[in-house]
Amino acid sequence: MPRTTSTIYQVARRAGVSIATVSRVQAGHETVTPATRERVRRAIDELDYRPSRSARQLAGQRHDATGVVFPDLSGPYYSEVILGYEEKASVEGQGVFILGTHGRAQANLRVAELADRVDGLVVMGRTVDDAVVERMLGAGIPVVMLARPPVAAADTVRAENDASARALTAHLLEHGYRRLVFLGDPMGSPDVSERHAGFMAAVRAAGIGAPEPPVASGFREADGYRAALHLFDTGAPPDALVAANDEIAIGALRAARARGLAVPGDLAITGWDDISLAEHVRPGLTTVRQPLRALGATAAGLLMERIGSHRTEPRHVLLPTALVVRTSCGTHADQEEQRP
Amino acid sequence: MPRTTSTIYQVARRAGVSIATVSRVQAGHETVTPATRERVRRAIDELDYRPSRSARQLAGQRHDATGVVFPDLSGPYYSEVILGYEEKASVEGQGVFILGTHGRAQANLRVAELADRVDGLVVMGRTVDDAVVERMLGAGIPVVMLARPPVAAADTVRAENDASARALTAHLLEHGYRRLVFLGDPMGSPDVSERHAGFMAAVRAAGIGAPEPPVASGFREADGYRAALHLFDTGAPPDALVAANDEIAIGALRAARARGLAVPGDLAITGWDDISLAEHVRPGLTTVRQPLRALGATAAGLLMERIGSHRTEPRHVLLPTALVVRTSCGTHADQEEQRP
DNA sequence: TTGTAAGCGTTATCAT
DNA sequence: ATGATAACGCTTACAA
Repeated sequence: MPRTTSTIYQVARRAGVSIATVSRVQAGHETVTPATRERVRRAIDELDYRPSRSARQLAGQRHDATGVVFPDLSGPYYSEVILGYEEKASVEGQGVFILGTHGRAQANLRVAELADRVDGLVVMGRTVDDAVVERMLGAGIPVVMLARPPVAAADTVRAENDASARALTAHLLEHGYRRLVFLGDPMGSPDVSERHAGFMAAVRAAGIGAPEPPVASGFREADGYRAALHLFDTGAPPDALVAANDEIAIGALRAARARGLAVPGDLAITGWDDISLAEHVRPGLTTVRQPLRALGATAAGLLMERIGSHRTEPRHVLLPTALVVRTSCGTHADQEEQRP
Repeated sequence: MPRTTSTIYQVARRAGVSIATVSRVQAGHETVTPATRERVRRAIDELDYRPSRSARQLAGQRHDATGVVFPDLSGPYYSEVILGYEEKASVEGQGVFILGTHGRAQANLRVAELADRVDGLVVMGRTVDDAVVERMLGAGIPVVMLARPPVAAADTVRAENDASARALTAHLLEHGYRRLVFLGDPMGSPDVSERHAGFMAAVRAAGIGAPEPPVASGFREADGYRAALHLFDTGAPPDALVAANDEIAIGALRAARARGLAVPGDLAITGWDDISLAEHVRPGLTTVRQPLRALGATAAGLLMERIGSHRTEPRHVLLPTALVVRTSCGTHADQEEQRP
């Protein structure tokens, strides 16, 4: 198949200059006479010339592209973060690769391959092993970790978890709830681990005896439903459930309904993330809002700044979250929405 | 900054062969003696050699990457489709670029740039002008259109709209609703246009007089809310609303509540897409389910098959949708979920 | 200010 | 079966 786009040689010939001059014009160098610049520009236009990306990459040792690695795209969390990332990166002329690991064993390999075609990478959550991240950093590829504790010299971007979890838990305690149980797997993700830690700290600070152990749950509604049901059917019933995310909380809401428990009368339930469902569900779900797009955009900013500046000391950014109080956590007036 | 990865030259030297042989081994050619193959393999391992993507692209005239162009990632629709695409493409070793146009004027330019770094492109909905698509096809870049009518020789993947819209509308008519109004902008997207056409056909077929004109609405809940409110407050009230998507329908649901209209008693409301909210909202929203991931995966399959085979005649795939009947459309038993 | 030429790291076509 | 070597299309010293 013949190449259909024109090359720098054709432009040079047409403009009566060398390819170096074309390259300079095209790169916006100041050292070109206005007259020749004009001739070259015209030739470029006439031939509809756009430099070959591959050649430029090979010669210039850079890709003008970055990548985002995520576990899975379902649910609003990842897609919003990625959207925030894409919007920022793509405005700056960077291509954006996406790679889902889907919990596959090949994930590490795939990420390493991706690293070969980008100038930098954002790694979300627990998608790849620390060793892989370290190897990439060692190879000179900037890495920003999103929602994951610092690894080596990588930058990190996270949303505040600990303080919000404490505030949320304190709020429940103020309402008189006493047997609080955390629903979610603290080992499953750094975020959940921090939320659980904040929860524990608040319960301990209340001096109401030892906190209950957490009840593990996957991240999906069905997981929360099962976990809550199991909790209701065994041992002493809790009077408040702090779920690791909104899906789990909504599953728990359904489980409570299935067991005839009134929320928030018999049982308070809270979530995390403030997905759109949280507002629509009855009763409205008290939760914590994360700045999803800002997480992505911040990661993009950090990455590009690092690529551009050859900065070497890692930076760590913590974005604020907001408690969203609705009705599932106690006897509030039924507020349709919280306006801070 | 020194290059940290090894090159084909270093491997060749170490294995005591020429770079051509390394290239052959690496490409799996059969013409290499097992003995030398083994030596080369070892050298590759020892040096942790991975061929430079840029060099390979430049020499081989291909990118091993494709791109998806979408208008915006918010809402479950696009992210699910893209996830389906990514999953399929990435398993086949193809890199996946994403590009959101966000309704910007620069969209056409951005897409053209993206076209320079991929072997093929998926274009969703009305993100770029037909002329741009035609130019890309002319330049030999395969394009698959998703949820958009055929353009030139591009492949297309779509979900069934017309028949489902007819079935949905017929269902409402059977329940005795007579003043049906379509909520959404048929000019706004090909999908909506088809849904509206199906709606009109069904109403006409019922022989109950001329159909009402559609009431335009954006795609978001707030848009649906406003549009429905306006409809309620002016002219003769409708007794059934067929919304172009679930968000609009849910907005209409809220508007009905705001005006004291009972759903489905005074007013039936239906949506489209079966987003997770549709099931949770009260009353449960009757809607049409699209195979979102399958749309993405099908587009990926078509694109890669076309890239691999140099196929030239366009293919058009229509994926089936499913009517999901809940309670918002009439006096059904309140089914928690539909299991076909 | 502009041109020459040496890379960049592959693939692929010849020879041998 | 293997080795030279010419593309591939650009960037960037270095010269002029």
